[in-house]
Amino acid sequence: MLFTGTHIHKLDRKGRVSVPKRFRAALEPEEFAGIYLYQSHKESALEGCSHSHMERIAASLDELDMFSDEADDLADTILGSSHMLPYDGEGRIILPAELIEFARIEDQVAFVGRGRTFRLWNPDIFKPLQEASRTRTLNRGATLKLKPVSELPKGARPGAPNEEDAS
Amino acid sequence: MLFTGTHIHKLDRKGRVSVPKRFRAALEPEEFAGIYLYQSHKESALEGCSHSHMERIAASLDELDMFSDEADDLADTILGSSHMLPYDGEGRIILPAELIEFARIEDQVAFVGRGRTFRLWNPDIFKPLQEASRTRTLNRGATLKLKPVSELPKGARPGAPNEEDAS
DNA sequence: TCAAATCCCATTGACCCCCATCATTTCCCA
DNA sequence: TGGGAAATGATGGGGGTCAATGGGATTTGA
Repeated sequence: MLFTGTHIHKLDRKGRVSVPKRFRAALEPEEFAGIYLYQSHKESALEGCSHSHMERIAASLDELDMFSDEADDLADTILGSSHMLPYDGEGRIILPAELIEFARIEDQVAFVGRGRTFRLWNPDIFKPLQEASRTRTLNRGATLKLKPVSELPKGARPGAPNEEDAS
Repeated sequence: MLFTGTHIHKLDRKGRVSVPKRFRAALEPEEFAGIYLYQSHKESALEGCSHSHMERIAASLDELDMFSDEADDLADTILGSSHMLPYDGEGRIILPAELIEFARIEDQVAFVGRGRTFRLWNPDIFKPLQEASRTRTLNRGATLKLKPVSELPKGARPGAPNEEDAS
């Protein structure tokens, strides 16, 4: 269950777009056949996730003091503004006009994997940003400290056939 | 069982409003075909929930000292002022005049999902507040610490590990 | 007996199902 | 290893269905 790679698909004139097969496969065992989308806080993009991830967010909010301002704000921003989008028979979703407008999407949509979640962009906006973050990363010489295998959840360990980044 | 998204429906001149299909579906397995509403203690909104959630509130009140002022107040505000509203044949409820007035609802009602519960608003009042929530969340750099999957309630977990990926 | 709540039916427009086509990729076999 | 065939994913579009809404008729309860 990992979203990887960038996939560009077409938004048709009915407002539909195919969810990449790879992403659908990653979501396969979900009870709800579809995805959730909500507006990104920082970017002109849409955040996407699975039903169980949304359940996780809700459960985590339950942990915060039920009456705290912070929980309120997060509930309004994430749960209140999210869209539950079921697939049609061909694995497409309908992008609500509100989200199309927010992400300034025109006739193409880029699905960008981010591990447990993914993002939707107007490809023309995403591309330069991606280049920029790439060079920043290189200049910084950033390194990622990997978690020991022993701390990984079962099923995510090497040995079992692992998907490869479709870069 | 998750309430998500914002759904704006019309209040007709008989005081009826359709409960969003998605919300009704989330409540499906409930014994009582309808919803509970009570006045929010912080906002000019109505809090909504299922029968079983109301049971949960009652149970939580039991835990508080039975004669404490706090328990008294909560019992009055929540249990005492809650309305049990059954659906009509088309999945609508009748919004009691008292609640319409409290939430300053006019001809439209926004159903806003908050995970285990939801809220009803006058859309014109809610919208700017939601915007404010967004910017606060952004400025605060709020991050939500996600609960480990292992602590999630049953049925909220991601599907069994995927042995094969459509390579 | 009147008012309010519930039932019932009609309308409409958005959404979803279905199928047809096109473009790739994969597979198979020479 | 190359070429062709088959499978699969992406795209386009028509039309039926159902959720949301409006309003009349009937029942209920004070």
